[in-house]
Amino acid sequence: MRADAARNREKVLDAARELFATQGFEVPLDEIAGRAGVGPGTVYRHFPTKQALFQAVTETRVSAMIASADAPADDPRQALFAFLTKMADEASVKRDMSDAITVSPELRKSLHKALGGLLRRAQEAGTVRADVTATDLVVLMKGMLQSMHDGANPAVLLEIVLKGLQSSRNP
Amino acid sequence: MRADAARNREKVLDAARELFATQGFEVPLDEIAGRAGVGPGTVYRHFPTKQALFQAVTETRVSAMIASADAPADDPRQALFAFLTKMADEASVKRDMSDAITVSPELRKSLHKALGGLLRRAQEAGTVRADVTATDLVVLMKGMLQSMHDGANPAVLLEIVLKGLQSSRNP
DNA sequence: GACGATACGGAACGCACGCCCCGGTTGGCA
DNA sequence: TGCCAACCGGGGCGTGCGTTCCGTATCGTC
Repeated sequence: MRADAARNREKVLDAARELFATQGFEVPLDEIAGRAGVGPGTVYRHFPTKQALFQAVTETRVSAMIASADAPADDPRQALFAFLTKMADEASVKRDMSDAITVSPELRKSLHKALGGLLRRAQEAGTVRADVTATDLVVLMKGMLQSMHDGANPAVLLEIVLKGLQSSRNP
Repeated sequence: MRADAARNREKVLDAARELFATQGFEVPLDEIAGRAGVGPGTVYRHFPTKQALFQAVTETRVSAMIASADAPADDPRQALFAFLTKMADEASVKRDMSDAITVSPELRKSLHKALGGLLRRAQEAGTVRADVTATDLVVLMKGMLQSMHDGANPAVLLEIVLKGLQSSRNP
């Protein structure tokens, strides 16, 4: 790959990281190109589609988050809650976190799987209500993460959800 | 108003009620017109904008819901929870309920006000956590209502939110 | 039954956006 | 330094949708 190509690729990624984070997936691709100081054609030379660019930007962060979910878990409920907290923290600052669930089926599946494991263990321990499914959790989080960009207090929202998830027998 | 005009107005409203309910606000206006058996121009003769049509459809239902919030409230927490349950029930069947909060500033304000009153009374009674604002609640509900159309279990979602809202001192 | 006002339908406009094409330019190797 | 392949920029295409315009049809009155 030529030197200027590599340079432009990085410029595009930088611009995309910033604009996806502040405006979410619906930011026009031309705006990303403009921010990067290149034409739209250049973006498409490096990424076949807008989705692919988005995925390249978010995949790293999501994967890192998910990897941290496999950490040692003496308290399964704490492990699940810590993960949800991490998601919320990320989403309260970067707007693309919530879009990732909607836009990229791969990322959604990864999250579903990771949450499913954490959820199952916590439910087996009896500390999280048993009638919640992984799908419920993914979807609920998506809604909550989106809500954070509408003037709500992220910390309060998270506390509400965490408390609501606890098993009735363990208040 | 001419007889055929009134008839067409009703046909448009009927079609809009059905399609907004099943597909939400993003249903193309041409589809509503087609469903009503009229041209797009006819829709615009009766409603100045797509938003106005949407509001005409949802306003009635939302107002009715809000009116029921002023019912006698011996238990403020129960009053609030009953209202939230009503919202959730409505949204689990009709997709336009959640869009109303986003699309129509008027409806959003009405809801905000109604929820604010219910919330304040419940908080004064000490049965709902004191750090939640009306805005938090509106936004949280919006997210939850939207989540109901993504494969989650509406009843479970609602229970989680209701439990999460309770004051820590009243489990 | 004729006439004017009212309403209708659907073609057309404007706009936004994802995506592609092509003439010109630039980088790296011989 | 010269040449070719790789790359760039941005104008342009196709699409979907909200909205408008206007020739035609219909209603209701005299």
